[in-house]
Amino acid sequence: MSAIVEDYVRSAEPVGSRTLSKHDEIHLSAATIRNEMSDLEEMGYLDQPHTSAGRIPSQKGYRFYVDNLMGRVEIDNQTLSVLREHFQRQRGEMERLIHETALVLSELTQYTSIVMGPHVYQEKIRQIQLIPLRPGAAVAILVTDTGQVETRHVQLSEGVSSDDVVRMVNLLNDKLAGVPLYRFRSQLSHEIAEELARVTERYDDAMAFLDELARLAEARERVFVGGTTNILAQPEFRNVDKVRPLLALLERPDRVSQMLPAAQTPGVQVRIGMENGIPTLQDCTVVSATYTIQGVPVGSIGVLGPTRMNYARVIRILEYVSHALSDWMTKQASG
Amino acid sequence: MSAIVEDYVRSAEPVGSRTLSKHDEIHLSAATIRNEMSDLEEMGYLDQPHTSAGRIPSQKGYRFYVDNLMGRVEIDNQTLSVLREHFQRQRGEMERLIHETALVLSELTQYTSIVMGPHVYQEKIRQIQLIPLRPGAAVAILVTDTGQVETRHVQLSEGVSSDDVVRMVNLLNDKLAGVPLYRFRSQLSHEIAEELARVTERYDDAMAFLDELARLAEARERVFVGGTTNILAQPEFRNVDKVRPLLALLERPDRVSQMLPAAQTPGVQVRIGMENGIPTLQDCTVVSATYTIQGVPVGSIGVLGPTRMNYARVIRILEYVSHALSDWMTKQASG
DNA sequence: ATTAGCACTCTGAGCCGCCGAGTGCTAAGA
DNA sequence: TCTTAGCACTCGGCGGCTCAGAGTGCTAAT
Repeated sequence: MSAIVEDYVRSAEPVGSRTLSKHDEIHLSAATIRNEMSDLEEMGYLDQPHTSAGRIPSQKGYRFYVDNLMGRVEIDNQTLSVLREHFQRQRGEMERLIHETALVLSELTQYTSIVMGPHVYQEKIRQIQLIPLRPGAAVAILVTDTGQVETRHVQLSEGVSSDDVVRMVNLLNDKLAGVPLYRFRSQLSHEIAEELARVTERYDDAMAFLDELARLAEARERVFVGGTTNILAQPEFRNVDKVRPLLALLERPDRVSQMLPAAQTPGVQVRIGMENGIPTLQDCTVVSATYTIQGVPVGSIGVLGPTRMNYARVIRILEYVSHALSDWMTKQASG
Repeated sequence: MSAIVEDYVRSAEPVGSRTLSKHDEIHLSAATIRNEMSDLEEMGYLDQPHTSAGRIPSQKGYRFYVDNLMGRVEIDNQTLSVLREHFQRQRGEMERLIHETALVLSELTQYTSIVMGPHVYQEKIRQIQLIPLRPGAAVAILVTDTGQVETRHVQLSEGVSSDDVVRMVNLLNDKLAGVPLYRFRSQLSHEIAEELARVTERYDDAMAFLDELARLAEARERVFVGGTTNILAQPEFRNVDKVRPLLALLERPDRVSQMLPAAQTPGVQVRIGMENGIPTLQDCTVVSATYTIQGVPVGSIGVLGPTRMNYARVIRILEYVSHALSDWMTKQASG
């Protein structure tokens, strides 16, 4: 029975009893298999597109396969060398690594890849800059200790003197350097606000500015999607009406970020069909993993493909990538 | 005759003589029209999918229509109000404006929009920052007078003292503030290099750093694509095999930037089919325009649709958007 | 120059019937 | 009790067929 399900997943097309009985590993006759299949269908592991067609695994079937049957595979050498080369080539910018990792991932799996983060909550403030553009407008820049840069335009009221600005920024840097971003807000209101009032008489302006800065610290999630067009190669999406909603979804970063589970859960996650909680993804599976910096999860990577996907391989590759990413970033963060 | 071509473009499906003769504006019989059409086909303005089908305009036909027949339309009120609202809502960040403009454009036209730039060559340096991360690594930040921020990680050799860095950055800011980015490189080599040598004994390091900075100034073209999935709604792209190469093209920013003509040419450009010089776009038209800051062209916007597109409307909208963008940015730049 | 008429062409939709893969059931064998 | 062979049945897909409709080109008349 386990062999049967596994074979379904491998061949990935409606499979009939006869075809199956010809397989090497199976020494049962077609009739026996028919009985088994009939049982499995009754239990909900298989679906039948129509009476005289073979069976295909149901969502429940895939789930059972992933949880109980699927063996562990090794990454083939070619894939491995691509991955190694990718991570060795990178240096310096996280943003770029993230982006290119998405591309490599989609290339290797021939599915669509999604990469999120790293979100910066855990990172520490290295420096805050406020660069005046013209009266009343300035650019606020925040640099974290791993070299992420966040930018935001801020409005200042016109009367603020440049001395005030310098004092304010100096104070902020004194007080906030080394503070992790997730503490930014609380740190602000408790200690700094009062001192600020002492430094500048324009208290309201200062607070408005701090508010902007805080929003900067809660920077948007970065989302990259790679290999969108790969799904078009999948037979289940040869129909334009089927793919369109899916592609439309992938165009919207806010929706894409919902596809990956919260970055807390460790290990590789597999969400099959409806498990994703997004109707459009009912025929898709999202395999995802998180990556960490010094053990703290900061982002996730995922692969989006049809429910009929090569689970073992994708899962293995994601394990690899999430480890490699974590290593790389941890090394980066600790110099 | 002109009426005939115009009608083709409007109805946008293989058109037969009978259908055409029923149109209000045309008081000729089907037979007459057949003769005319036969002539037009001979001259290359029309194509015939097969003998007993109607005709469709050829690339040459569209070209003739755009150049000679097409009248000027006004933007309908609803569209106009969407556009007005869009440009009024925006404030502050160019990057964001550009991005959202792409979305609005694709929404309004129901085609795919492409927005490039603004490239920063014309902008002037407001400030340069070098923020050390750890020994040997730092983040270089360059802010222009319009508030664009460019970031780049740079390697420094470990022995550089922070004093050296401060001196160097100060010198650079003294010398380079107000210099337009396109003069960055020349300015560097002539005046500054020597002085730098006086300020720090680590001449080589300084030069390496400057090199990185210069690359920063030649920042990548920013490209946004909006409404990719809109093309899937077009009947000519209902076939997955037809769209795939197109979508694949749109996934690659380097290729997308080739789709828009160099930012020099003023006014609205129309490139029909093969005129794009990209085989994949042979059934597509790209309508594009540039936008300017204080009269200097700095980027372009475009709409990508099937050759059978609503030329008059798209052209008119692009005119509007390019003006509105230019105004917005010019206002932004001059405070 | 325009038009009506006519014979001709081609596509696409609908229908038919067949083939093959697959099924369920039953009865016999291990 | 599990397995297997045999058999009748079902159903989707494919090729072939016909037919209607839209469109054409040509000719002769206005």
